[in-house]
Amino acid sequence: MGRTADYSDQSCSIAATLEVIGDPWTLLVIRDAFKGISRFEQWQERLGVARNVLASRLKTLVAHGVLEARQYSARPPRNEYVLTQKGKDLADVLVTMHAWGSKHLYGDMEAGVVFKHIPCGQQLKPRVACDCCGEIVKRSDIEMIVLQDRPTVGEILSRDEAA
Amino acid sequence: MGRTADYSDQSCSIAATLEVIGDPWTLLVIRDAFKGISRFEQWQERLGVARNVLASRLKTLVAHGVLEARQYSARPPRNEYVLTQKGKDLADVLVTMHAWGSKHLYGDMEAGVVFKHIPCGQQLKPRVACDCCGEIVKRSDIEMIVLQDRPTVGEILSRDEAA
DNA sequence: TCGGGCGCGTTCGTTTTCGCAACCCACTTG
DNA sequence: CAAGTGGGTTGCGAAAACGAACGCGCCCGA
Repeated sequence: MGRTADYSDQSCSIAATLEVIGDPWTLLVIRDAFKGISRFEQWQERLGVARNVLASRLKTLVAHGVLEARQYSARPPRNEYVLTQKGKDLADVLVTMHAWGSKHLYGDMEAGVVFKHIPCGQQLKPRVACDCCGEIVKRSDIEMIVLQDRPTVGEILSRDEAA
Repeated sequence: MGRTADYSDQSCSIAATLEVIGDPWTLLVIRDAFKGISRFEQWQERLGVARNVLASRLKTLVAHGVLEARQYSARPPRNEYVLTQKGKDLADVLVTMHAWGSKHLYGDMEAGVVFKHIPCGQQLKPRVACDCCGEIVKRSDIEMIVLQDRPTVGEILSRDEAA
């Protein structure tokens, strides 16, 4: 393609998030990171993704601070990649996406990967709750508000490219 | 390739979900659908996406039952596209992605789009709760389990292409 | 009645990026 | 010292995305 597709003239944290994790394969890389995968070769084998693409994805995830490259061998230089706090916070996104696919695509059948909620021992069916009042959020309780003159995705993301 | 990238040999509802909403622009189309956008021209203008790409995205979203095409003029045939139940259920995904971007990219600054939780009147900070026991889910409470011999993404999605 | 404009796409030629396979480099092991 | 391994980089088509132009049916004003 080209996927020159950048959303950088918008001002929306959904669009910004997509700039970071919206590339093909990226979210699956992160999913496997949650499973404990941390080395190039493991991702490559499990996903079957092209090596150059994988290298590029890991690089941008590190640049955005989702993964941290940790050198475990000095010479030859060998990295492993582990989730940062920022990366671990993507769990919510994975969980809700999993729930949607599970319900609407797999028809509540169990797919090859499931989440378990350890405290209650059941398979996790996530519901979104409001942190402020603690209530479960129904869809009709949500209003989307559009504000004017907020910083664009481009402005936001150019900062951590400076690093 | 051009993104022949298909995850169809995997068995994972996250991968399956990505097959449906993982294309560039698709999630932003859905975001705008939540804002009330329902016509081709409106999406095109707001997103600046190429018209053929937009047409293709709308078509596959309809094919997957996320949007419903509703003809509002017989001649010339004119469609509008509205979210189905399946589509509306993606709200959770949008909300969690929004929260992540808001926290980690915008640094809790307000971006151009925010969600409001109507019952309590506050800006929505979503937390994931377990439907079974009602508790807020902490990251350490989640275990990812890999099962064997489950239907692949390809098998699952080929069904509603038959429609 | 003629022209222009709108709404909704489709077509066409051009870029980008992906997938694949091959290659490379620095060790390690036999 | 040859073969192997982990972690990438390089080069070549092919498939998608891009953008601009075109089509088409209708409506409106002159």
